Amino acid sequence: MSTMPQQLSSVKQEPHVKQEPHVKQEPLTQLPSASQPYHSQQPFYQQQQHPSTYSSSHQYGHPAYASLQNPASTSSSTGSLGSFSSIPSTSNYNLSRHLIAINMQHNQAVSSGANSIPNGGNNAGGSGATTPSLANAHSNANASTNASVPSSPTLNNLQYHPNGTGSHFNSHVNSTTTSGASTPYAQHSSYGQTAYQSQSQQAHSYQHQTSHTNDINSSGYYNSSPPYGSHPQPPASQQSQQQQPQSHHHASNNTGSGSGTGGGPHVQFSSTAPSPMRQHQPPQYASLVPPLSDSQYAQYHQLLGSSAFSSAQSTPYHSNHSTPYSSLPGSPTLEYQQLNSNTNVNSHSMLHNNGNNANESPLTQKPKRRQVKNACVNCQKACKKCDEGRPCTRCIKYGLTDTCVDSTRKVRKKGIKRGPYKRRPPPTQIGSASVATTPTMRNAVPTGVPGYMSEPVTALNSPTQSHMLPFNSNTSTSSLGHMSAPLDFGYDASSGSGGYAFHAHRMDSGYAPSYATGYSGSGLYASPYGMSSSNNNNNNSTSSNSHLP
DNA sequence: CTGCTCGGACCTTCAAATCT
DNA sequence: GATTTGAAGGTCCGAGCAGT
Ligand SMILES: [Zn+2]
Ligand SMILES: [Zn+2]
Repeated sequence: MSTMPQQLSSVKQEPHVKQEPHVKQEPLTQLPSASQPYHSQQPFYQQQQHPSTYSSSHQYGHPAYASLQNPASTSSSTGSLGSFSSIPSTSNYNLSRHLIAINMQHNQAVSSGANSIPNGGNNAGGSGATTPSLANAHSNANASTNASVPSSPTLNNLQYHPNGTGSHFNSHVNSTTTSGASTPYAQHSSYGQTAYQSQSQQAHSYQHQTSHTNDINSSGYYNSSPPYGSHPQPPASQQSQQQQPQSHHHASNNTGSGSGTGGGPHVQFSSTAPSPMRQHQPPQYASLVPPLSDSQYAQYHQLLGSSAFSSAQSTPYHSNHSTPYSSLPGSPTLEYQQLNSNTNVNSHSMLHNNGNNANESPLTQKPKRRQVKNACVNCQKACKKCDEGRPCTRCIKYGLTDTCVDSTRKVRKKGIKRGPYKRRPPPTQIGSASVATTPTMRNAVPTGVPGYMSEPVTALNSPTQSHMLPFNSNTSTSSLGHMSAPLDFGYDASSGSGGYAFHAHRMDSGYAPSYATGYSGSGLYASPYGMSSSNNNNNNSTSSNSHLP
C-alpha cells in the first residue's frame, strides 16, 4: 500500500501518458435487433441451449467491468504494487536496464514467441529479476479476480473517472480515489464521452512506441520482444491506431438482443471467473514500467538506437506520427505482409480464412491478421489491437496498466445442434494438386457435390482454403477489406453470415445459422446447404464481399 | 492535422457431426 | 477415437467524423 502511492504517483502523473479516451457506451446491448433479423429465431435445433448461462449480456456490460475494478481491489492492489516497489526506483526506472533486457529478448524473440517473455526475466540480470516478480504479481491478481485493478486510484480516475461524475478526469486524482466510485468500468457506460483527453496529454506522447517489432512469434502472434519487453509491437500501421483510446461497443455480446438478453446473464468479467484462457504470460517488463514520458521514450530510442526499434521498421510513431495512415500508403498492408511472411499461420485458420494465403501471389494476397487470444479489457473496449503482455502496450501508453487484465470470454455453449455437415470431397477430384497438398483444407468443394452450388472447381484454384471461395477471389477484397463493403453476409459462411453482423448481436442473437432460415421450423433439417444461401460459403461470400464491379 | 468512434471484416476456438 | 466441419465468440482494421 504505501508503496503504491509512490509508484503510482509516478505513473499517474505522467502527463505523457495518454489517457484513454474511451468509450462509448455500450450500445450494444441494445442494439438490435433490427439488424439482425435472422437470428430472431433460432433454429430449431438450437433451441436447446443451455439454460444456462451464459450471460450474455455481458461483456461489456458493465457489470463485467465492474468486476474488474473492484473496489476490493485494494488488496490486490497491494500486490501489484508491491511488486512495483520492488522495482528500483521507479521514478527513474532504469531505462538502460530495461533496454538491455529488451534487447536480449529481442534476439530471442523470434523463436520463442510467446515464450519469450520469460526470458526477459532471466536474462537480464537484475532487471530481469524484478520483472518476474512483478509479473507474477500481476498475474495473480488476475487470477484471482481480476482484481488487478487495484491500483491506483488515480489512474483509474483519470481514465475512467469513476465517479461517474463526470467526467472527466479531472481531478484527478488522487486522492482518493475513491473508490467509491469504483469501478470505473462499471460506469463506464457513462464514460462519457467527454473527452478524456485532455489536453496536454494528448499531445505528446506517443512516442513510445515501442518498437516495434513486429515480431511475430511463431505462433503467429506478435511476439514480444519489444521494448517493453514483451510487448509486441504492432505493425506500424497499426500503431497509429493504437493510440486511440477506447471506446467501445460492440462487444460482444451482448446480448442481447435477441435472445435475450435477457437471456443471459451476463458474463462477465467477473472476477471469479477464472479466465479460462490463457494464463498469463509471464512477466514482462512492461509491467514494471510506468508509462514513459516523452523524454523517456526518447531516451529509449536513443539507446536503442535505431537498431532496435528502428524507425525504419515500423515506423515509429514519431516519425510518422503524424498521420500514420495517411502518410503511409499502403502501409498497413505491407506490414501485414511482412508479418505473415514470417509467421506461420495456423493451419486451421487458414482453412477458414480466405485463403489467400497459400499460394497466391504475394502481392495480391492479403496477409492474415493475427489476433491475440485474449485482448485486455481496455483494448477490447476500444477495439484496438492488444498484445499479450499484460500490461499491454496500449495500456501502457495510456497509463491504464492497472486495469489491463484479460477480458473474460464467454464459454461456448454446448449442446447446440448443428445441421448436417457437408462431407468432404474426395481429394482426387479436386484439383489436383493443390488441394491435395493441403491436407487441411476442408470444404473443398467437389464439384459435384449435391448441395453445393457447384462452383467450378477451378475457381478454387487456390488451394488454400476452399472455404473461402473462389469467386472473386481475387482477393479483391483484399484491399478493400471492409471498405464500404456492404456487409454482407458473405464471407464465409460462418462468420459472415449474417450471423454476425454485429458482434454484439451476433451472438446472442441466436445463433441462427445462416441456413437457419432454411429450416423452417419444422423439424427436419432442411438441408441447409443447398438452400440456404448463406451457407454456401462460397457463393455468397462472393457476392457480398466482392465488391462487385 | 490529429485523434476518436465504431461498423463490420477477419480470426480463432472448439463442440457437433462424421468418419474410421 | 480421430478427424472434419462450421458456427460461436472474439479481435481489431480502417473509414468517417469531430476537435484543434
Ligand atoms: Zn490491451
Ligand atoms: Zn491492456
